[in-house]
Amino acid sequence: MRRDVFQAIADPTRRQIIRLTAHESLNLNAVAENFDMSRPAISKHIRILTECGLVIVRQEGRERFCRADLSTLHAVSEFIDPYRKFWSQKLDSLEAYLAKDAKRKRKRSSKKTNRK
Amino acid sequence: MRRDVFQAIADPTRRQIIRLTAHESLNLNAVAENFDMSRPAISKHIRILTECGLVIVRQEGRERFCRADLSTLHAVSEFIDPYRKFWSQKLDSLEAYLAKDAKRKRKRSSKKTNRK
DNA sequence: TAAATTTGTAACCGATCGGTTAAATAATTA
DNA sequence: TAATTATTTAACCGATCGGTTACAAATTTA
Repeated sequence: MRRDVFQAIADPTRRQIIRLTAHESLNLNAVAENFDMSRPAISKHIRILTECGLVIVRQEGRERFCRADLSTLHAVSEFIDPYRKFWSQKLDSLEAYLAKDAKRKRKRSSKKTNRK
Repeated sequence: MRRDVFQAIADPTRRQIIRLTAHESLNLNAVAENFDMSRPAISKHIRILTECGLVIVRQEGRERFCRADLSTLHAVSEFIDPYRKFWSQKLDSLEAYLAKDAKRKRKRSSKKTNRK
């Protein structure tokens, strides 16, 4: 079953799972708590997300921790980037974001960050 | 029928239609020439694209000219932009693109462009 | 070992998807 | 007016989607 990142992000539940696991690993139950649907339904969504590389699962005992692999979104970026100029206001805000981000990057370059 | 831009771009044919009509208006036949499928199939895709605002149709006699409204993609941009830093190489190339685009914009600011 | 916890799998359901062919509609051309 | 052209609509099709419930499997805890 060929999975595609565009198809994966077409579903709002899956987009929310990506947001939830973007900055921390959550097991399936923790993900499911955020939705009004059964655990098997969430399990299926996570399977689709892993099949296209948008989420990575790490097994730990009987639990499975999910974490978004956001670099996979670059395929979407490649599609929309050539058209950025068509929403220039957003473009400006992105430029501002990039500038801020570059600044932050320089600031942190000496300190070492600890992430689990 | 609630149409959503994420669902609209999930299909590769529709993404191609967006690319084709990004910089020129094409009537349905001209769009269909690019695909190995029937005109009614293309007509349905265009309908989905127009329903979520990704394509605008201008009737001219018996022909209908399609043109992408790329600003609608900002919704997708809002979803992925917070994660840009996770594919930094691409981020760098975007920065380069933005710089080049800004330069080009300045260059053209005096000449007037004619577009139909 | 027995019970509880976490998760996946199987079978099912109705709705939607992406395509088809055939026919209808509307505008243009001969 | 008749024929041609551009397109949409209708009806249909099999496949996939997004959910459910029931059950199985594996790990941890009592």
